[in-house]
Amino acid sequence: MNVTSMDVARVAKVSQATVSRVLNDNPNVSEEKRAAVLAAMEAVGYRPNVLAQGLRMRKTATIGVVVAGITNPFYPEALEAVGKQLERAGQRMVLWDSDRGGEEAALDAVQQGLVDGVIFTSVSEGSGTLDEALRLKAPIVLLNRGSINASCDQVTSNNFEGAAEAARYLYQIGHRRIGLLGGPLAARTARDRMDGFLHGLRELGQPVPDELICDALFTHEGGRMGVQELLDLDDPPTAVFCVNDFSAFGAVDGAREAGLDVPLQLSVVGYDDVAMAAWRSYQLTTVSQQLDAMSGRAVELLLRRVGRHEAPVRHDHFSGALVIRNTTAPPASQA
Amino acid sequence: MNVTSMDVARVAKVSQATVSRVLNDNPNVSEEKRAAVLAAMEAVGYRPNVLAQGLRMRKTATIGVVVAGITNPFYPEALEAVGKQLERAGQRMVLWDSDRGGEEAALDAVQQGLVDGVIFTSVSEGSGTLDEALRLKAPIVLLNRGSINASCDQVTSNNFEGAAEAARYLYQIGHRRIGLLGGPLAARTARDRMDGFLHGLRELGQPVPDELICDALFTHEGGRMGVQELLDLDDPPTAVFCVNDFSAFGAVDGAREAGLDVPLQLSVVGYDDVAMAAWRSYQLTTVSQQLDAMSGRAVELLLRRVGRHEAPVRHDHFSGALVIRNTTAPPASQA
DNA sequence: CTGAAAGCGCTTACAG
DNA sequence: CTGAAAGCGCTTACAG
Repeated sequence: MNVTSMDVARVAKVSQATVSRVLNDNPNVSEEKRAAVLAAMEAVGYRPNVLAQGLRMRKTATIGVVVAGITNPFYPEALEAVGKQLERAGQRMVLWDSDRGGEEAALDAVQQGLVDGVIFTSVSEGSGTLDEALRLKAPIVLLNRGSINASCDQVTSNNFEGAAEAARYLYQIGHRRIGLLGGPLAARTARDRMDGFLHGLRELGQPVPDELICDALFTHEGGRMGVQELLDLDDPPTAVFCVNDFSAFGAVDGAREAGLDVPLQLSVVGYDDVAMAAWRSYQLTTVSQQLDAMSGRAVELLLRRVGRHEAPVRHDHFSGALVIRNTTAPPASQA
Repeated sequence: MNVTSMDVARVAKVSQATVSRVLNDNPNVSEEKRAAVLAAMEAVGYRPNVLAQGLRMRKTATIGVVVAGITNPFYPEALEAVGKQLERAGQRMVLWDSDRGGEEAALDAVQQGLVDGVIFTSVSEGSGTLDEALRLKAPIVLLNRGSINASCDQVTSNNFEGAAEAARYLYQIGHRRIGLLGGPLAARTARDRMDGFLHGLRELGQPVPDELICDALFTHEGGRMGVQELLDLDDPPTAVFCVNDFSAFGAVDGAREAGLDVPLQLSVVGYDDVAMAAWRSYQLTTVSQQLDAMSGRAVELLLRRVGRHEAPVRHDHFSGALVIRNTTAPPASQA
């Protein structure tokens, strides 16, 4: 903030332009001058002012990321994956949480030139501001949270198919009364998983009655309350599919609180395959997502768009895989 | 990035300076002009360029935060707490992970004027770069990770005392052979908790033999490996204190994998009181930190320092509290 | 190869 | 109250 390229120029006895040239690896600098500049930089402890560079170059080498509730264990993993890619690409990351107005803030930031682009891992469907930013050609990609309306790059799991597979699996091991713990309908991810699950069961001639469908809000507490509601039914389900792992942990915990054994008295399946899912105390059956590959793609698409805005819109799907662990078993009646 | 204050000036038929004045709520603007400018801004969809403002004002309203392994459930909670405070103060947050060179990067960023200050929730003791940044008056505060050497604002829990209390509690309910699952010695937090624990037991005439001390690396996997090592001893401990919750979950899981009942055959206590600690499947006995208060203080200290660099250095301590749940019980021999 | 100069988009004394 | 102008720290044509 203190020593500028001008100072360096002074001690190196060259023009400020030359300092800038060596900074930018411009070949048009003689070896002597380059050496002198490098030495001077070292001597005075020069750090280029990133703001000034950004103002001049119209880019900042920083990318915004918005998550929805960082306390959901899915997000730290997503941030780690995205962060790794961003770091590799020499980009910084600024973080927003949509639980605290992050969506708007991020959109503002791209338009203010503070970040070169943003990755949304959460979008409220039909937000006018997103559409507007897109119209203004702001580089934006949606990761793990698609949107039908928005015409921008999107990378998602095949949530519908993954959930359908989970449905088939539960049916196949003998369950006939299966509950669904859904997520916020504003989230396309939640809707796709719910739809896929419902579809899978319907195809097997096993439609899910309304009483077996609860909203678990994507959270542990939601999952916990959700199962308890289901368990209070006159004819409770023998298995429950949760729209994400976070709420599935809640469902397992809720069932255990009610004194049930998981999976012997209730099977639970989640979605995401977060690291915790493999922990001994849960060993959750779930659907895994290719988070690293997805994050890599998202960063790649975004950076491409930061370069040339006119690239055609892409929508990439990655497949998921059912990971069978120990929260699922045939229903007690069959055991 | 496109429409500038010049454009606004043009349509409002005023000078660019006047546009800037209304932007900055300068009282010296007539009501008519102000209205005209506001209308023009609206009409052209103006967003001030934050980079230019930052360059001029020498501040950016963004704060850097560095965490050590965002996958540790403590960090999302810390980020949420810090983020809430930052948001309230109108500051943005850029995030770095020290697992991927974030410490250096953040230090660079303050000096490049990219962020106004940085909150470290992780510092490698004796990093020369930190000292250098401090000498250059960079606004820096250490949150939850003190350092004896660094002369900068620090806000920490009273880790030594909290750990000593955990030790006393285990002794008091009857344990005499107690293991310690430590963390990286480079982290002052880990050292203080280890020291406090060891001290507490020593005072009770119950020094901990070396064979009962393992490093659990602050991670789930570390905790899991750590207990297994302890459990393989000829005379295994009946209780174990873990230096953070993340590794304590691992310890519980490791014990369960070994077929032990927690707490009947092994008591486990953690540190942090992360949300998960209260979940049914763990119900971990642990030491809570006043994370919200600590985060608030850290932000406050940092912002104060961003304003006037010469404020005297402060080092604030917050007390912790033992939270007794269900991973602790008297040893089997006494039950 | 190198320097003087313009300009990125703002803010803020400085004169009216 | 208001405008013209300087300057924040860079990059990059433009002339040599």
